[in-house]
Order: sequence, then structure tokens, then C-alpha cells
Amino acid sequence: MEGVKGLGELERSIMDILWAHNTPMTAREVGRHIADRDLAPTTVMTVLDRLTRKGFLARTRDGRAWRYQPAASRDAYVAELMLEALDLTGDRSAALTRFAQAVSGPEAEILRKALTELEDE
Amino acid sequence: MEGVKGLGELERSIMDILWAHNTPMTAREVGRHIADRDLAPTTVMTVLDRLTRKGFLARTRDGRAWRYQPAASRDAYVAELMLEALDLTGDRSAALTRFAQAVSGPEAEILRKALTELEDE
DNA sequence: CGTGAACTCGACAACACGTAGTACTACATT
DNA sequence: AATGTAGTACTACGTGTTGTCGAGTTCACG
Repeated sequence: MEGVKGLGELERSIMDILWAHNTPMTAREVGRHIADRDLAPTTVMTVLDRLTRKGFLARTRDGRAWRYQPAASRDAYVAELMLEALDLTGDRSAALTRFAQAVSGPEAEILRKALTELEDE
Repeated sequence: MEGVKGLGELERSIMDILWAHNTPMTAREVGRHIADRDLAPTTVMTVLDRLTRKGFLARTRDGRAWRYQPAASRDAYVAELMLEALDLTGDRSAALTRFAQAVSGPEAEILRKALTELEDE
């Protein structure tokens, strides 16, 4: 095991819920937000626990329950996945170039801007 | 199933070999290039077959043997992985910005350049 | 303090991958 | 024709990850 490995289906759904809220949530609360799947409460707890073990979540006590919150923002996670993909190649610049070409117009603009701001430091 | 599934360890090694050569290779040839791992010939064949099934390789007959070659360049693959990661977020611009910030200096330069060239079209 | 909500543990099924054996087929050589 | 050789296809098994829970354990709160 190494790197930010991709999450499973349910794991991702749960991370999405946590990412969408800005307050730490209990297992029960998460469960309510995913009610359509009709999962056993323990299923949610287990996944929450695994995500914590993997470092995706942090938890703190709240009475007898745990409150979970993302360890990093979704954007940070996504950016990390992107960097990880980039590491897969021997020729990073070629991959970067390709990526730049694949990014759509408006998004290229965003990238350009972010890079420009970077420059003034 | 959707998207560019991540490859396993051996699968990636084999893709790397294929990507490194510009000519289609037979299973035996691939095996020779990965001799240090001392795999059974059938193991290489199996993986080659799975990669083909997954769409990473294309194969054509050559006598009684198959010749395998990458369906896409490594850079294209990496770029696609990056785009896929980007799709995981709701706020693409935030993720892009973060990514831009995370990219190291020289690489930021490459990105900038690629984006600039894009502009003149 | 007793009680039950919330937790921890362990399990099992399904699936992906690494790994490889066996059986079948086609060609060449004797 | 018989045999060896090389390549393929099919099947299989072990392990690790994820989805999914049930069974016990514990501890905060009434």
C-alpha cells in the first residue's frame, strides 16, 4: 500500500457527504444522509472507521459517539490524485503538456491564472 | 465499470515495457524484458490478455502469436487519469487552482508554456 | 447504577490481481 | 505419420480490498 489509492464506491459516497457538510458528523447523521441505500448502521460505522484508519477522516468524541470530519478538503484530495497520476509517467513534461491541451478553454484560463499568481511570489 | 481503472503492479510494469518500445511485442518478448521477476510465460500471457480485454492494449496476429501494443500513449493515459481525478470534484476550478499551486516550479513553467501555446490557435 | 445507544471485532461474499498449470492447436522436422 | 515445439485459451487458487453485517462490549446519561 502506498499513495492516496482510490476509494471504493461506498467510501466515496460517504466522503462526499462529509465533504458537503462543514460540520463534523456522527455515524447516525451520515446514515440519515445516505438512507436511500438502506444500509445497516454498523455498515456506516465500519466504513467510517476504515476511512479514519486510512487517514481520510479525523474523529473526536462527542458523548458516547464519534464525530467525523474530513482530514483534507476534497480539492486537496483531488489535487493529490492528479499529482499521483502525474508520477506514473517517466516524462512528466509530456504528460503535463497533454493535460494542458485536454483541459477545456475556461478551465485553461483558471489554470493560467493560478499559475500567474504563483509567479508573483 | 466506467473510467480508466487503475492498473495493478505487474500490469503497470508490463504496460511500461510496451510503452517503452515503439514496436508491437509478443508475449515472449515482453517476458524477456521482465526476466528479473522470473515469471511463468503463461503469467505474462494472462496479464497481456487482461490488459487487452481492458482496452489498454491492441493486438494483431503474427503467425501463430499475438503482437501487443499500447492502445494509447502513456502520456495520454496519465492525462486521462488526471482528468478523471478532476471529475471527482464538484468544484473543478478550486481543484485546478490547488493543483497549480502544488506543482513544482519547473513544472509550473512547463504548464504555463503549454497553456500559452494553446492560446495562439 | 442499570440500560441502551454507539462502538469494536470478526466474518463472509464478491471482485481484482498476481501467479501459474493444463489442455488444445498449428507448424516443422524426421 | 509421429513427435517435438511454441503459442493460445481456459481454469484456478491465494491474497488483499471493499461492501455488508451480526454479535458482543462499553460507557455516558438518566
